[in-house]
Amino acid sequence: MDFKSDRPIYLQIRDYAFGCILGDCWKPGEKVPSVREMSVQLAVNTHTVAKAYELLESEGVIIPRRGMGFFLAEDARTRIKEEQRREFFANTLPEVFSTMKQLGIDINDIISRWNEGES
Amino acid sequence: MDFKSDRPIYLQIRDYAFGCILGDCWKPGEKVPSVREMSVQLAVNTHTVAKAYELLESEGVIIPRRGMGFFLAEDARTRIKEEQRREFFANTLPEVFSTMKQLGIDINDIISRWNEGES
Amino acid sequence: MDFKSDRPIYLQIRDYAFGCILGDCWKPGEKVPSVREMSVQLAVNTHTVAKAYELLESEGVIIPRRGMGFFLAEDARTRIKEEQRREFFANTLPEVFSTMKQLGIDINDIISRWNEGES
Amino acid sequence: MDFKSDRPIYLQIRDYAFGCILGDCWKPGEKVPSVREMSVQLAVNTHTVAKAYELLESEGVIIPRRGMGFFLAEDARTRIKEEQRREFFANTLPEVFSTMKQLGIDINDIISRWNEGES
DNA sequence: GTGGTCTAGACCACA
DNA sequence: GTGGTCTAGACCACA
Repeated sequence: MDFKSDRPIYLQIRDYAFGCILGDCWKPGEKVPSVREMSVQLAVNTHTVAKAYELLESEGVIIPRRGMGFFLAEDARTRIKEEQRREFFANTLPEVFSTMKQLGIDINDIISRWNEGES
Repeated sequence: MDFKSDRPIYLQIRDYAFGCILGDCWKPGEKVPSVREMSVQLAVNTHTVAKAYELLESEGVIIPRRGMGFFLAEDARTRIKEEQRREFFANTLPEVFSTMKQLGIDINDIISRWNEGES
Repeated sequence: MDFKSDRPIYLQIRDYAFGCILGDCWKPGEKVPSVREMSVQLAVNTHTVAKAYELLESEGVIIPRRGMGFFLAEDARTRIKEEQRREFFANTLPEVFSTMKQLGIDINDIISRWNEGES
Repeated sequence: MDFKSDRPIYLQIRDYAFGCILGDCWKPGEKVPSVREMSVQLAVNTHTVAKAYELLESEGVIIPRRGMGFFLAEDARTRIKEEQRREFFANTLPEVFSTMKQLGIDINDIISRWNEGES
């Protein structure tokens, strides 16, 4: 966790969870670390972890079972990728386009830079 | 101004100012609209405009003259453009490309979205 | 047992027991399944079953005999039915009707939903 | 607020807001009481109000404007009614049906009681 | 003033 | 042990 970052800690925890899921440390259908375990491990308050978990739950990535903790959804990996695509097209890209227009950067500049990276 | 956007209003005002400068509505060395004029024109609170102007002043883009208001710096256009282009190509774009690769987003998706925004 | 439901597992177990009693699978005066048998059968933790049985005991529905397990009370069926019907018609139904009127929900919506559940 | 109730306070606050909206105390498009105002008025912690407001925001009933507070959505009344219908058919009704089946209550009993209430 | 985030500490129902 | 709720108190960016 980067406490100096502008990015709220609860979103950093979500990012961390995404890494665990895509990196296959958290397996579909299995239990994920409890709120308390995570709060100790990451040295943050339980509320902050709880807030991240709430968000992940609302995204359908983890599923709560009363008194038993949270379990990773079977389709968690798919959901994450979809969620990240949504974020990219809804937030990141419009900002980039806005900057490009402001600076008069042509889409062809972008395309050629992309192709450089590909080769 | 987009009150629903995540982008703070004072930064949207700065964006707007950048547009005025790059679009040559605000001429180097000439007076720019007063804080009050802007607040009326954009329908925002005066001290939100004041905050944007403070930032622009600290960036050397506009210069205050006692009792006369703010004037556009002679080198405002160049300064803005150079700095922003540098940042865009050094930081923003690589991050965007990285995300695109991670999510398997094709450059053609980007191009078609750009063209939509143009039409 | 529905682990996704808002209804606590131990109350779902009680519901299940009520079904067994009203459905005549559990006979008055006879032994009911042990906590362990139930926990295996329903795939839940033994102390979750124990909690449900405690509640049933406090309601006078089942009776513990040292070293022998729990036995169904002679008047279990009557007691359950009377109490629950009374509560349903006195409290639950009026609340439901009140909500329906407030939201303009027609009785026919309810009937068709009921028939769906039947088929 | 009923601190003894099983219903969480933040949901009671949401109920209260629903009353204000349906009762036309809160007008569409206008500012609603700030989190702090509500917390004083209802004698609860700001967090608890904030949690209720978060929920209302996620339901599209109120809209946040940075630094200015929350404003009532134009279509708030419609949204609330829809939300309450959803809750009724998703939660309340299934529970009622479950009870009815358990107790062997016929749908015709319900219909006749409804008609009594109507006449 | 306004909401957003975070901490520390507590109590609760549930499993 | 596990999450859910609530309090008290703090600091922050934003308007």
